[in-house]
Amino acid sequence: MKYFSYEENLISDVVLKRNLTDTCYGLFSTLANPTRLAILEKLRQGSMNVSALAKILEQEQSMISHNLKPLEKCALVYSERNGKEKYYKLNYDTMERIFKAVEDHANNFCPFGGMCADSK
Amino acid sequence: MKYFSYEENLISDVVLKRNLTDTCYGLFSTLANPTRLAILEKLRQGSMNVSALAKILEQEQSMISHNLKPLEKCALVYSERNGKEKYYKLNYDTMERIFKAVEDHANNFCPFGGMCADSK
DNA sequence: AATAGTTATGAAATATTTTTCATATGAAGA
DNA sequence: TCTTCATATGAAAAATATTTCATAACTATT
Repeated sequence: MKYFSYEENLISDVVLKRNLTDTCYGLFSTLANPTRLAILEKLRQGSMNVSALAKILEQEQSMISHNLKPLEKCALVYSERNGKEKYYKLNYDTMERIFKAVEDHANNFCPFGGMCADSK
Repeated sequence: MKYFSYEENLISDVVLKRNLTDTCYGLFSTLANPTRLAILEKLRQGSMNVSALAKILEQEQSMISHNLKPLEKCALVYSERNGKEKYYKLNYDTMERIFKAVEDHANNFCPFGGMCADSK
């Protein structure tokens, strides 16, 4: 993506308006991972610390940490430290909206068994 | 994912209720690609055939075809043949809703320049 | 400050996805 | 049916992403 400088006297609307494709790509590539989705789905039930997530999802702690990072960077989860532990909580505003949209889409368009998984 | 048979007399709700993580994974991995997002963004303006998309997005025709496939399988686009040409059109119901959710999220949470792109 | 518990990080090994190119398939007109 | 234009497909090569393991960093307690 190219940004223009002031000197060019050409403030394109790239600068003013966020580019949809780029914005979406960041979010969706973060969401396109089973571990991260499982984390998000788990956090719907309430906030949880890293090792609890690791245990419940039966994954290595480092795997959970690695995957929490992009989720937090995209602000799909927030974190809060409590002593040694760090609790992660879901960004409900965004995620419930997205989950609902996907759920509705699946109900309308994706037959059971033949869902758009393994689609590429 | 495991499905139970009738014989087991154990119709788990896996059978009745769609699994959120799996459903999302199919959709999001389809969406997590710059070419496919560009196609979707283009199709917001109206339906278009493959070679027109290829030209406008400056990509090989085979690349466009390859990428349209998962989009159609996920029902994010529909297709309609017109003679030799095949027109693809956006599933507005789903995509506008998702785009809006992402856009709002980005406006609320993602500072310009420091978006969640390259987040992993 | 030494220890124990919790989380984060780096980097190599694996695995998955994307891209490209050659070619096949399909549709329509001469 | 032969040719041309449009789209689809397969498979190898290239690019990216995930997983794993070792270990570092941080926090609280003794």
